[in-house]
Amino acid sequence: MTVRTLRSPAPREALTALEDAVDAGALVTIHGRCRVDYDGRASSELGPGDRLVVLKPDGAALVHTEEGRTPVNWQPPGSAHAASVRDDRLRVRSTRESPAERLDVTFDRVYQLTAMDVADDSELSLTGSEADLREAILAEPTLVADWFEPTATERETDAGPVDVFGRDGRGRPVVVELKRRRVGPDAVGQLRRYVDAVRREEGVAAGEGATGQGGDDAGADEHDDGVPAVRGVLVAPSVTDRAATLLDQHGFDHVALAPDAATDRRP
Amino acid sequence: MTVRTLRSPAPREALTALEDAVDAGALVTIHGRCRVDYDGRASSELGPGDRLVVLKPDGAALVHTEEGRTPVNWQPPGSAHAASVRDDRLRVRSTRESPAERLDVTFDRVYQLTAMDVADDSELSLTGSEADLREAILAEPTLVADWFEPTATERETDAGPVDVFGRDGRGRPVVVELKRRRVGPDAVGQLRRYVDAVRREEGVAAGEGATGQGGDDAGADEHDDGVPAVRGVLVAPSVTDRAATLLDQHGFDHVALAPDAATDRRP
DNA sequence: TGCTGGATCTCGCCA
DNA sequence: TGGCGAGGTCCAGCA
Repeated sequence: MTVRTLRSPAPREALTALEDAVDAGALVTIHGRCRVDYDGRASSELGPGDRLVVLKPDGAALVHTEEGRTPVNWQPPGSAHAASVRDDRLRVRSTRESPAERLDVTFDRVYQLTAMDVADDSELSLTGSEADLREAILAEPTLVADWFEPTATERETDAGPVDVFGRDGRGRPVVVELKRRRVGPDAVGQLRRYVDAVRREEGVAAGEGATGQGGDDAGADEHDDGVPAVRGVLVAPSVTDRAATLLDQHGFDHVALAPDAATDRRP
Repeated sequence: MTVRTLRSPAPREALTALEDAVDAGALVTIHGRCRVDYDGRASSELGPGDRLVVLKPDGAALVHTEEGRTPVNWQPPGSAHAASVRDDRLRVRSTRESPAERLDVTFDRVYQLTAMDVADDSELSLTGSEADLREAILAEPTLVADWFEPTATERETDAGPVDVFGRDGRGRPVVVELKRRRVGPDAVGQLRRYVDAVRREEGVAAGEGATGQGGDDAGADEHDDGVPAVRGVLVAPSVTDRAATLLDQHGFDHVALAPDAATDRRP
């Protein structure tokens, strides 16, 4: 492991070190006073200030201020870093194509330039994701309902892939949408698209069986037990009021379940 | 401006410097070999490797590997940083409540510890956002259609706020959803929720006037000119095939318009 | 504080 | 390469 550091380098000195470090595939961090100019999917300008600039060997570039988790400016991985000296100032330019984007960082002063040769073989292991929730449900389908029988994951429909697809005790199709956290209206919209698609597949005309209660379409092609021909289930720890209203309007069920609780309750 | 740097400090030396820097409200960056343990909304573990750790005075903490724009682990602003020495290793712990989250970074080695006192008065100015698209349309409504007359922005409905609301030449309500970039099915779902809400307000039962062409609900309460009683317009540079199909199913219009082009075409 | 939706979202997966 | 949806998304604005 090597860390090379320059303190208050002159622009040309910084330039040489930076170019060497980038060529060597090092992780470069620059503490300095700079301006930032970005043009690409959008355009932005940022006046002078003290910031931390990070250049990664995979092409990512980050400009961090003293605030926020998100960089104030950046360039995604795959970009190309280049440096130059203009008007006695170090300028770092990061560019990419498709989409065409350019990030210019011009330093009034470089306080410190550090290059680290990185060795990192470890990979992140994470639990509590939607995938964990899905595995728990496949291992124990009664977590969704005692009548639920899953038949497929990522089942394709015209509207996209359904998280978990299955049948209820009477053989009706069941569309299950999973969310690892509390959900809002967007998740219900997603479930709705999938249920609509399956209804079309099954030859159920959307809305044709409306029970007439003020725009309620919950009864679309209901069977004699008042349950829609295609059932929609949203599995999430909780839902917002607006999401609950939408679920009700469309006759969908909500099953309150969080990834960690689901994993704990597996047999 | 002050940048203080320690090269290969002993754990206790690093601890003192780190605590002083955090107390002083400095931006701290640590180059080192570390392990990371996270528990909160999810849980994760990361084995040893060389990384860049950033501690911000607003409470944000970032752990960056040599890859990616996104930190491999982090803590959002508002967290509290604390440091200690365990088993002759420097450990940085960042915690927050609501939600309860904890991030532990344990250093096998600290290559370099830097503290920068940051002065930054500049704010980012950005153009090309959805807000810019909205302003351009309000200044020149014919960008949407020659019959469009906007009456409100962020107009509240049961389903949430409509980006731009207005009327067509015949006085029919028009719901306009804006997107700064190419959109998929989710944007159509969003537009659909708003249009449904306005139809309920206007006393139009959803789907009651279905023309019966295979699940098509585009004709919901059509007027004699074949246009729905409440119009939906999606303004975006372009749409995916699936989104186009959904727009067609619901009888919504797509107006191809990008923020920069819209701003350029303003009078 | 919680809800809602935007974002230069990023990122991974898959056709 | 583009479409699609997840994400410990983050973040601002507003009730």
